[in-house]
Amino acid sequence: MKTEGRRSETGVVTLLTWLSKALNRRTSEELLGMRLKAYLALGYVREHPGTTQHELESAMLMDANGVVIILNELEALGYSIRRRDPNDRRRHIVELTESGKRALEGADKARESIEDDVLATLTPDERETFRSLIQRVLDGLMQAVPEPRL
Amino acid sequence: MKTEGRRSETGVVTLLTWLSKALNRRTSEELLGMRLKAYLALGYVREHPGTTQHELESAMLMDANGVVIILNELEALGYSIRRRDPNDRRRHIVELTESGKRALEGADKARESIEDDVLATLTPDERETFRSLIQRVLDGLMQAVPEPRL
DNA sequence: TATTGTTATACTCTATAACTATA
DNA sequence: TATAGTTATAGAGTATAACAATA
Repeated sequence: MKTEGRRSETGVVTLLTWLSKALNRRTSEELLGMRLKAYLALGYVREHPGTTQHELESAMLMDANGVVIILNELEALGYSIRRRDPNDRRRHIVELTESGKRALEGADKARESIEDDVLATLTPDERETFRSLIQRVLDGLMQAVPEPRL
Repeated sequence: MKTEGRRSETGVVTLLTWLSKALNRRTSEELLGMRLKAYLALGYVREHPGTTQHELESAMLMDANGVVIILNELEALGYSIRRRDPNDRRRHIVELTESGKRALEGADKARESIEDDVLATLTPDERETFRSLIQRVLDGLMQAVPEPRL
């Protein structure tokens, strides 16, 4: 990627695109024990108990179809279950199984190890700064326009 | 995406994956005047004159096939040309056309405008910090293992 | 024989629309 | 009629391997 020799101002969009691609290459399915998407979805469900599929759609920036595919996959693995919302029987509430919680914790460890590797050039302080900056950018984006073009 | 209500330590891998996805949604083809991939490739060629396709492969984290597809696209638009390397006639050297340079400059402006929008929540100082942190992480990654798993 | 680039092919992902059930 | 979820299908994107030209 040879970014060191770059003239001066490679855009943040460009840099982030590359970084994300490099991250995806390292975050392999073997390490996580599941696909990255499944890990992200499972993590979201853990932080937001009682989530519906509709909420997952907007939260994960996926379409309804994609959510179904991921949940089918997670259920096949025994990591999550869908049950009907008694208050509105059109809705499905997504919940983690015990097995799913354990798998998620294992994947968390793998992710932390990947991050230690990826962020090796940063000091602990810089890592925290980096994390909080990304978080703030994300919060700003989500607050501004939840669904840019859909 | 609702990251504000999150427990505490959503991983950097997770945050970056979301951010990249949100960025892709905003960086539309109409705004850039070309696809994001084409823009990235064109930008790389500008910063690295005399690049071969093989170099583009590793630089852009693409396979040989993908490079061919992008270059076909760029040539069809009249933005770049391939010519044989006289020193090693197996190689193709990629160069920008005048039209390609102009298109790239236009895309740069669009990208800057997107970035202003995306990084709106950060102060100018924070933006520069953010940029340099990403840059350092990338440099570290590329230096450590140019091709993680290929 | 190894390397560079191309082509062909298959696989995955994403997006769209049609369908079912509930409201 | 509108919404939540599912299914089916088509298009784009990505990866694999076979191939041609050159070293």
